[in-house]
Amino acid sequence: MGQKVKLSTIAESLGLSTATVSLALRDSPLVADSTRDRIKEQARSLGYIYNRRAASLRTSRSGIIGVVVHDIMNPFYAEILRAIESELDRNRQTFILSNHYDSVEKQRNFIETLLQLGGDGVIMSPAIGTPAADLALAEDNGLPAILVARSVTGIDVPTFRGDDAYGIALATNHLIGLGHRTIAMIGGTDQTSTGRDRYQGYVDALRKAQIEVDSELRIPGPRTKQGGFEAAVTFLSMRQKPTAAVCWNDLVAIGLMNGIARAGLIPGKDISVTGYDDLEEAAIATPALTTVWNGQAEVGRMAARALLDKLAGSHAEDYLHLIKPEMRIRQSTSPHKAI
Amino acid sequence: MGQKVKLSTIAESLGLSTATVSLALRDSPLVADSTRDRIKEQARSLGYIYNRRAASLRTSRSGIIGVVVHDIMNPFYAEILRAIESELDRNRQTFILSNHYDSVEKQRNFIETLLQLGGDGVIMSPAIGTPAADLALAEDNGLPAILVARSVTGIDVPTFRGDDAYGIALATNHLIGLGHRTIAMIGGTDQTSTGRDRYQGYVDALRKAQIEVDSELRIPGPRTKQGGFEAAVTFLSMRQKPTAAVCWNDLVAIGLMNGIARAGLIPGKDISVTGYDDLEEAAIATPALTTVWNGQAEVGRMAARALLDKLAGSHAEDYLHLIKPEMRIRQSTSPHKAI
DNA sequence: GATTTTAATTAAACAGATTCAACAACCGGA
DNA sequence: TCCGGTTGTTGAATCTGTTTAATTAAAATC
Repeated sequence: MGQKVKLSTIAESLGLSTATVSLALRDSPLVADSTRDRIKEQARSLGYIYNRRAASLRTSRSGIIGVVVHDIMNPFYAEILRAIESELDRNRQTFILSNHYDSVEKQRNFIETLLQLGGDGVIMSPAIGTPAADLALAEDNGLPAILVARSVTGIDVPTFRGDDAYGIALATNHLIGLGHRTIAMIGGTDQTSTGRDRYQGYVDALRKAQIEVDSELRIPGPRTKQGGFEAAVTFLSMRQKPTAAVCWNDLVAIGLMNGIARAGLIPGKDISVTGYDDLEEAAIATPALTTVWNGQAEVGRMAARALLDKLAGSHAEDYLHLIKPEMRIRQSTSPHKAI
Repeated sequence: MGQKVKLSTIAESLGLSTATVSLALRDSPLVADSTRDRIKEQARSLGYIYNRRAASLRTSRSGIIGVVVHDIMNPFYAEILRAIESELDRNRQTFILSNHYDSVEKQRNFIETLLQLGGDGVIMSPAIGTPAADLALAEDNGLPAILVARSVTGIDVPTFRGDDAYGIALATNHLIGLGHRTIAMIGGTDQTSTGRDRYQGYVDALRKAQIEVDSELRIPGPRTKQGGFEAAVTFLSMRQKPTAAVCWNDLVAIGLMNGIARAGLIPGKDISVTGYDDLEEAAIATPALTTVWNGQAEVGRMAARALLDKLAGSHAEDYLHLIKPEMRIRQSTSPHKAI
């Protein structure tokens, strides 16, 4: 592989200066058309590779954007990522992706790496317990941050997420409307703002319908299929015999339905189940899952857009952007069977 | 945010040269212990951020490794990625992730970006139709490549994947052993080496059992749940009435089972279904899916290891590494019911 | 006390692009 | 012929660390 081809290689081979070559390759109007064409042709034939780190050292713009979420394997985040990806791609930004698995330390490492690489910005779904200081670290060093799906208190950073309390209330009301009175809430934690909002939405909806809230009906747990699957045992052995379940998300709901089916009951008929997020998978689950659309694609798209705008110099004054969830009614819920 | 803190800021504040500071921060034995401690302390208190692009400009080692697969949302790749991530993480490498969605062009763009950023290496599951030249582009410019899950002909690049023909034969033989004679093969394409290998494995197993191969029993299609779900219609309306299906992967199998259930039949009893990959999800599907373990975690781990070793200077002579698949028998397959 | 070793520090070149003030060449007009 | 105005090109500084040969200071040896 001979010597590395750089600007000066091209410049020398054509008897020009590196300044001209640099300008020509970036389509500067300062360079004569004929010169530009010759330079570009030469660059191609020499197999020139643009050295971005040299350039960004000078310009302090790297074209790199960091994205960090709890777990990219989780379809909920994956759908957000997909939207972010397509928006960033359109704008020729490279993105560096990472999971933090809710480790604040791993997340901080990621931010530091990004700072070292001279990232232009970061989009994150913050780890549980993220201190405002970690976001300040980024912002203070010229790395603007945008949050998705979760909030952090103590610092004003643009945040895009669904209106959780409202969304869970939609699901709960739907079940109440079908005649259910003993409704469990499955999965998730109460340690995040999301968790508290969702529980609150559930509680408020029950109260409004004059149904007593029984904390035993709350079964926290992992937000995964496995979590829902395992929760089925607890769920089915409760004294109060719930006839319906509001699940933290679609994964938990699908897992729970599998668990219910494994126990010989028919989900959607014997037990009504609602999900949350409206993943692609919800529509093809058996039975098709009644769930709440949570606008992942919207969230991702808007977050990416917001970051790009910020980098372009625009200055938004609003911080919290709540997407209004919508009900998607399918076959996993049905009217309460009078006994 | 005041002025940016750089090596010279620290150097001046302590009355030292940047050379000393640079050496001290990297724990060079050339610097006196007491000096090193003072420098590190000062760096911390000034909030110094190491500028990797400046450094890598000089050292031509960026600590960046690229990973590109068909689709990170697909659990099969996600499981490989998880393993790659943990291996690279342990070795403090940053990785840049991308989907190529089987677009050779998108994949080439990714390689170019990585070259521009001075990436140290790339792990890829090549897009369908990847020309050897694209891999040569990487290798020739000092970007060693490692392939996972798929092969590319015409160039010798270390490749880690499962033994597809063998694995599908396992599944097919399992069904034959249960008495099935009319066995369909659902999903996937014949345009990849993987596709051809898998079809071959299926055909060979049938031939060995003296079962006639009927090409109408081959239903190619998307390698997704949706794909399997939609294939159910075709599958159930076939003239030959297959009693079992070998699916391209677990996703297709789960989709197919959902489709079968939707049509009122019981997957695992009326129709036997095998998956492929043994995703985490396979065990909790309803019915639990009989499938073929394909060693995603192994593949990912080994690939990352191979790249790290290569970067460390070791020289392996073997290129193709095939992982031997294993059968995982669960409830989605049962003996053929004599009519 | 003079000389040799060893240890600690540094000056300066370097990596590869960007940028801007300065300069050259050429134009038409006076 | 001289001049102001364009258009095109370039020299040199700059961005921030790394590295090596050279220098200085201190310690060891005779």
